[in-house]
Amino acid sequence: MSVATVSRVWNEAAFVSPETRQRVAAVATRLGYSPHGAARSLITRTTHALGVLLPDLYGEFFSEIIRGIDHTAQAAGYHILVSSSHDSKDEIDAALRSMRGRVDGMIIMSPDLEAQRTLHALQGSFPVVLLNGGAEANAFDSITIENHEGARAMVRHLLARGHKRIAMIGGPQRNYDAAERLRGYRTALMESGIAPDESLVVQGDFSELSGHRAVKPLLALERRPTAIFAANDSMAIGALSALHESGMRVPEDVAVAGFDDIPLARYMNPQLSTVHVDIAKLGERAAALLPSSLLQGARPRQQLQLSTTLVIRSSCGGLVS
Amino acid sequence: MSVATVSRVWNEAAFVSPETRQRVAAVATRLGYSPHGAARSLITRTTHALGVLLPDLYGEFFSEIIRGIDHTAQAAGYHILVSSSHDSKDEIDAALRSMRGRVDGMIIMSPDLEAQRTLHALQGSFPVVLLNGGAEANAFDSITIENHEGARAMVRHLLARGHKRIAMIGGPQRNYDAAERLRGYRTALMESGIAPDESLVVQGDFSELSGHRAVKPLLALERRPTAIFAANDSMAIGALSALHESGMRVPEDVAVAGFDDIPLARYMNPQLSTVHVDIAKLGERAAALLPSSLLQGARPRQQLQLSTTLVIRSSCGGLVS
DNA sequence: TCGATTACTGAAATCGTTTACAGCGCACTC
DNA sequence: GAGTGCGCTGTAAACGATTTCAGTAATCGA
Repeated sequence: MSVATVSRVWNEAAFVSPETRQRVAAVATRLGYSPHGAARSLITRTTHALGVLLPDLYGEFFSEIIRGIDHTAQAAGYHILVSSSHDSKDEIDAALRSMRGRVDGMIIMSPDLEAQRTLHALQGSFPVVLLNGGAEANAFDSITIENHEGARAMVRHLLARGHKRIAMIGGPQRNYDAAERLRGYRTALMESGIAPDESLVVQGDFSELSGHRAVKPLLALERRPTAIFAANDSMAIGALSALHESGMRVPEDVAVAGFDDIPLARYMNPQLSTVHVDIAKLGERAAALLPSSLLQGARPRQQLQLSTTLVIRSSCGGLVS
Repeated sequence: MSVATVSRVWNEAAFVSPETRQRVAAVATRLGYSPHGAARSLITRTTHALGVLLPDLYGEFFSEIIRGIDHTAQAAGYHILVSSSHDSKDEIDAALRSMRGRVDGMIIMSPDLEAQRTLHALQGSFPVVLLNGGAEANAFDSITIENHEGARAMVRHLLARGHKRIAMIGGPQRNYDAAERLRGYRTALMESGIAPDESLVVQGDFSELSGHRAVKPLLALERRPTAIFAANDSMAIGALSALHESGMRVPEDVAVAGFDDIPLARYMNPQLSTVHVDIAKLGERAAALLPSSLLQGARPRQQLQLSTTLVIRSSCGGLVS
């Protein structure tokens, strides 16, 4: 029998007599045959794969993102092709090129503000969803976290608890999310009429280690902060461990809060107060945008914002009474 | 100019005059051209992608595995195609089929002992590396963790600290790693002449929640355990938080130990004692095996064992004095 | 000046599918 | 009994690259 018939059997399409169907299926299992993905992609012009470009893979944040993406992608019959550690323009370029013809669309998380300019060239050539994009976000489908609002809310909560000197451990320079969270912190302070004190802002890089390191200079200050707000949970966790090592009690001596609400935040001791972000959903939404844009073709660009909620646990002293 | 020339330019091969090379490059950038992955794969019979099949994506363990795989894969010029939540035989079958012609080889982690039989059929048809495989491991290249030795060492340490009633929170049923760790626990007890007490063994499923839940029945026992050994860190963390909630002090009232040494173990309070596994290296090694087997063709199968080391922190009371 | 060599470029086959189109037998209708 | 339609199957042209082979122009040696 001919290849055409086999193809028809495999796609369960058109008119194939039950008996040929049988025969083909039998032979296929006997030979362990399964169709060749690349060949199919070539002619059908669809790969059933989604490209995912991430700056890094370390930590629960990215793990959750991938899990979210994979979850909806898999449900829609897509696989995901992962590529990480792309900060610079050239790396992103290379990754994008190497993915052409291998994926139907891409989810790109490139919080580095510099690197975003690269993306500009992409416009329209390819279905793209931007995760946490900055300036370029509105040139594509995009999803961003309510960074500013979330940070503002958390700092307001700390203020409401009576804290006057609130330190911030910021994220990497040139990182969009980090910048927005810092802005939220400043907004809240300004709104309550507190003069900004730049010695209270220490720069980190979103890693636990950097959170750990940030504590020492803060404790060395003449007028110590009574609360520390970290731009993400990993750094908050690092800070917690550093505070513990220096014999400070949390929240009695220093209150601590983070951002993201990674799964482990609630298992810390004391449990970590944080700004909850449904990280997995961030990934899910992103993955959901792609197939829809593939099917519907040109449609208005969607800009989604993922809302945040305050999760007050014991590390900042609990709810305001 | 012809497609052949363009191809030659792109692959930097053969004799192309510098000026044509120039012209082609210029036009390529002007048109934003980049070669079509599927088409290349079809003729070159190589995809520069590695398939990764995981049972789940939740938690730092898998995150680290992926990170390790991606790290060496990327260095070798490979991307990774991820597919998760494959427990049953049929799911694994489907995933394998859908990856044919899309990847050059696969890394499969299928700790479920049942599902392993599916893999048997794969033999030789495809470069495969098994992660934490059980019975089928020696039919493929494989890497396993020294589960038995690691668990045994940790339990011996607890015994050396004077603990007589050591509880174990086990992993999922039918899971290879979990079974081996439980076996190591039993070996250590037997070696020190302690009669096994099955009421001290609670089953979990590797999740934090299950670790949390496992604590209650243990505390309800007439003769409470003085130490709890969890089959992985996530469950140990869950247990820590449950113990804290019930007002138990760690390590004074109950010592706690885990397995895996996920990055956050040392940031817990108290810091979690655990059996260190270089999880990322597990992934790296796996990824390193594949390209080598692709290049060298038939070579003797390799069975690697990843060694473990004891990391004693404060959650079990520190080093034996 | 002519053949041989060299350096480059183009034509065409190939990879393994999908799919439009054509062909073929058979039943049905008038 | 011829024409029509239907149900099924095979032929062949794509898809977009790589690669072999052949062809052409320039250079060189004799």
